[in-house]
Amino acid sequence: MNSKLKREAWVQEAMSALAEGGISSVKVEVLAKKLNVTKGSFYWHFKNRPELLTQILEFWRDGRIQTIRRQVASDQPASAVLAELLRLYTDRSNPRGNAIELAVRDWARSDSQAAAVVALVDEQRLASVASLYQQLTASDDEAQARAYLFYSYIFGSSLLNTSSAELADETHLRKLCAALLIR
Amino acid sequence: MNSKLKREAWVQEAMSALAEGGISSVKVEVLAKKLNVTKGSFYWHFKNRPELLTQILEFWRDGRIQTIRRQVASDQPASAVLAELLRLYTDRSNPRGNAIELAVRDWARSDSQAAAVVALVDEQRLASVASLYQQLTASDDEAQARAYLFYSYIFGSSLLNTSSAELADETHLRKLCAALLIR
DNA sequence: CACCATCCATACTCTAAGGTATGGCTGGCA
DNA sequence: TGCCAGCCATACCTTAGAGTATGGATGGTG
Repeated sequence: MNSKLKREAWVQEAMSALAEGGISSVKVEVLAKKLNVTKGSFYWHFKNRPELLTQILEFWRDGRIQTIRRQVASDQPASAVLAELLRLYTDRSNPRGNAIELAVRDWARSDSQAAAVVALVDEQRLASVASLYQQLTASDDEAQARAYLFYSYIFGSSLLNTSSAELADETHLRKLCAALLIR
Repeated sequence: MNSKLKREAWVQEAMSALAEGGISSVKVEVLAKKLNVTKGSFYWHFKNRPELLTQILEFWRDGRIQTIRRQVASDQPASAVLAELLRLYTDRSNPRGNAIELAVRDWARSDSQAAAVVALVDEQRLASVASLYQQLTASDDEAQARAYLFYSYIFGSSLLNTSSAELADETHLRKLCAALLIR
């Protein structure tokens, strides 16, 4: 049995806990119970809890950056890629990824290590989206601004999704927003 | 000495803790130290910690609703009110209020009581902003959508502010975004 | 077969924090 | 003046969770 796999299992379980209750609910004893092992296992694979947290950040960062690369590599026209991005992030199809995103950002508000990772990912995503908008607009300035607006909308929108009911026809609303953003 | 005032002091200190470290860092022993008293005081004013948390939510809700009423009551033209709203929320002039807003929203992700309050406030804010946009657009649908975009941008933008450096000319960027949003 | 590295369980310590029980101080009022 | 209500301190109990020390199982290799 590969040792890397077990470590990975701890990280995976930690990601789930992070998604559900934020970083403060990533507790080694709780994770151990879910994995049907004891703390003894954890402290063999990890030095301590901070090491797990660092691992979480690295895992998340790498995943985000890979996703960005994949999207940039698309040969579709810019407007189609942007539309796909919107669908990917604002649809409710990926609640787990969404929750993790928000949890990490909240974590970053009180942890410099997390803040650094978030800043890095944000930079890359903004740059990536801006380069797409440059194919749709004349000035670089406007491309930057629209990228910023686009990116802000994505996370603002997921922040509003906390509420259950919301407005009547939400998908319709999102379509209109997409039309406003991609022009 | 009025008893209400002391209770209020606990709530105020709790709001500060909330702003700095989220709801999980609102701890009665920690608050007690900051107020230079002991837990004995707390458990005289409050039944338990949940009662304080409820108080926090009510305090926040009332403050937000009052702010909305004040803004709606303005006799300025819609575009001016919207611009003022943007300035109010996306400027870095109010980091505490900003932090509290994000902390409450994060709290709402794992607490139904908080979620209900956030949903209520969101409804009111969205409706308020939508009514402003109705003075700028033809269709009600578009007003709704632009309100949603506007409101999402505000919180998405504050979510991006976690990073320290960010892009070079941020105020310039925000002005461009404002121009895109208010048309 | 014997042995060692890998992996985990058990049993403990320590601290932070919520909550309770009770006693003490102090100011205003009969 | 005496007394009571309001307000808080002190001392305690309890639990969750991080971290440590150590022993036991198991499987692959010389």
